[in-house]
Amino acid sequence: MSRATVYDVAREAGVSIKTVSRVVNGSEAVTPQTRDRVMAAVTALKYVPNSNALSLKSGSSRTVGVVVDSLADPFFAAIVAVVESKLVTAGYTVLVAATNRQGAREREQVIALTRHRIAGLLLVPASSDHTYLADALHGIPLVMVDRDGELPGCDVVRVQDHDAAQEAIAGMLAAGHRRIAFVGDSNALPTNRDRHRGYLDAFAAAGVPVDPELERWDSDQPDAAAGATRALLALPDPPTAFFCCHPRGAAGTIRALHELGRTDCAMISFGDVQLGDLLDPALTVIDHRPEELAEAAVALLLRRMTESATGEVGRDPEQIVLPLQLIRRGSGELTP
Amino acid sequence: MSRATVYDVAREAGVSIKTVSRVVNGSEAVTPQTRDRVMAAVTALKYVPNSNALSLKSGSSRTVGVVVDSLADPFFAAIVAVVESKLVTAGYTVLVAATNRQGAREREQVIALTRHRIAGLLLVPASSDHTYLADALHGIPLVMVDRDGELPGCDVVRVQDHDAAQEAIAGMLAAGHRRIAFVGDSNALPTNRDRHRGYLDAFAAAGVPVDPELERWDSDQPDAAAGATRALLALPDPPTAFFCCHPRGAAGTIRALHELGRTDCAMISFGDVQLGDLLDPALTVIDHRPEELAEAAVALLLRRMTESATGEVGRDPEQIVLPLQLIRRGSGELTP
DNA sequence: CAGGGTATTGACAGCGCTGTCAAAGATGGG
DNA sequence: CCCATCTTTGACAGCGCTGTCAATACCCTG
Repeated sequence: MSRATVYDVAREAGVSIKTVSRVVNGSEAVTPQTRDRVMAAVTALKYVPNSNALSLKSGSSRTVGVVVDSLADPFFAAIVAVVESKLVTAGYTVLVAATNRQGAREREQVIALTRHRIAGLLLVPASSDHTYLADALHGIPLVMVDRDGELPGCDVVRVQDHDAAQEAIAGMLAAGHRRIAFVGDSNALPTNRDRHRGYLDAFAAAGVPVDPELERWDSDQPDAAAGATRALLALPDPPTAFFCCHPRGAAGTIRALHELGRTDCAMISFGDVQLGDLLDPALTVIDHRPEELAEAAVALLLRRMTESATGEVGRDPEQIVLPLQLIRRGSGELTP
Repeated sequence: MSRATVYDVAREAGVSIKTVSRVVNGSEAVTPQTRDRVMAAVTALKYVPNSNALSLKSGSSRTVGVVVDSLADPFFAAIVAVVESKLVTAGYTVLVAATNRQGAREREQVIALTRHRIAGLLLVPASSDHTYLADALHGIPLVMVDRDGELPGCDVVRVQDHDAAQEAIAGMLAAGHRRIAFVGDSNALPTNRDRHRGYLDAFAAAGVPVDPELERWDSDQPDAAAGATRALLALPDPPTAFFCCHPRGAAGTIRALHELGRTDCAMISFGDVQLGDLLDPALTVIDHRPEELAEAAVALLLRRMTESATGEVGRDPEQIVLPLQLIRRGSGELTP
């Protein structure tokens, strides 16, 4: 009744368990006849190797952990999808975990993953303190994705947050906007701080003063962003343009503008929004490129895992920074 | 250098490995002093139990596999997010796998998961033949999600595909539409066939003849749906309304209608589309409720896993069918 | 046909953990 | 103060698998 093991297959095929192991793993020399007998037994008994036993032996399993803010968020969902696809091809299974941006949760989730002796970890940092990782991972290869965890010696794959934001804001300033709202997510995240610095630097470069009243850091959810947008528009000297730090916030800003009938307000979202091109005006966005981010991260992680397995001495930590592109669709090009 | 084991902790605390096991698992009686000594050693050595060893012993790991069409699709992403959240709370780790709707891939992925001796499986069926599951799962609890796998004796959590579609079409017929296009996904999926039957039954109930020329089964991607929409509109006697079987197809139909400036066409999407309420006209949808679907599926799976672990005899297979709601936002209520 | 290799196969330990059972220590009634 | 009872702790096997090393079978050369 229980699942077949190497012993069952060995008995069925009239060989030793070691030979079964050899055939199943396919590497070592085995006579064709023996191989056939074993394969027949494998098929007859529906033998499927127990990866737990394998992992126990080898000390690490062919699994990779992926920790993101939220699995439902389209940006992270796109990342997870690419990661799964690439890793399955490479013979790994993917364990997922969500942090909901809670630093404490990140740690719990990572430690839960280490129980499984994952071979590698892709982490979108949620915590500001990653010193626990050295002890928790104990040498397991780690690649930080999208955000810099500010852990010395750590591989990171991220995007040009600062430059893309600066370019977007510079365009709005060039179009004549002077009061551009910054609808920010959480300033605990380095990415958002980078985007904010891009915002500030664009103003500085244009010699336009910044009004701190137009900066909000509370809009990590659509509803909050909608509220922030309404509040900003209710100011005595309201903004004529909106820069949304995150597509989730952008959805709120879009909704608020839509409800108020404000099709005159310029707007740019950091990160694409589904169907944004069909809105009126069509949404100008900075394409966040989750797929490329994920591909680069997986490639780097696979390399690190190979190095780790072969005992090869790891090269210097990599900092891959992908360039971003502004997709001008209308809303960002409106003049005041 | 290597990771600490029970032996290391036992040595450090001056007790036997069994006592370490007892303290770590917290159930059996241990003197407070002993417990403290062991806990101190656990902390000092950063001991984290090896779940592979545990699983090898017990024969099954505290992991659950989730197999969906695509991890990037918002509908499945929402499901996976809820599943992860609930299962982590229950002490499980989640393994994900995508099928991309390829039946052969489903089998491969499921078998890959069984290597890990998962404790349960949530499966969105992609294959039409699930006879392999009996052998592959070998008693592992399984809950089919969203689609009926047509496997006798299997638990299923799905939605009222037929009724919701019929209601939507009935509304359009009542509004005076006589030519309603069916922009279908793949007719290999039972859900889509159910939705199609709902479509047909609504016509039959209204005594309106169906024109097979208005039925498309090739629109599983936005581009294909956009092409199908354009082709339908180019017919001599074009449809005045569109029923999209799937939000991915709906995105294409919306795009095609938008590009042609056809704000006069009625349209209903099966499954919600992000920002659909901000389009012009706002999109009428059948809310597919991925969160409720996932919650029901996880609850059922947890119950089955408990029954399975305690050797309790499983009750009859459950067929949970969630009712759906039509969200009228304008596009579905347009008259011809 | 013997000797020395090569190709193929097998016996066995041990990865980290917990269940079983037994031993040792603590407690208390007679 | 002794023995029965309960509590706490420990020794050991074994979960399924592969690495190590040894044994056997086979082949070729001289």
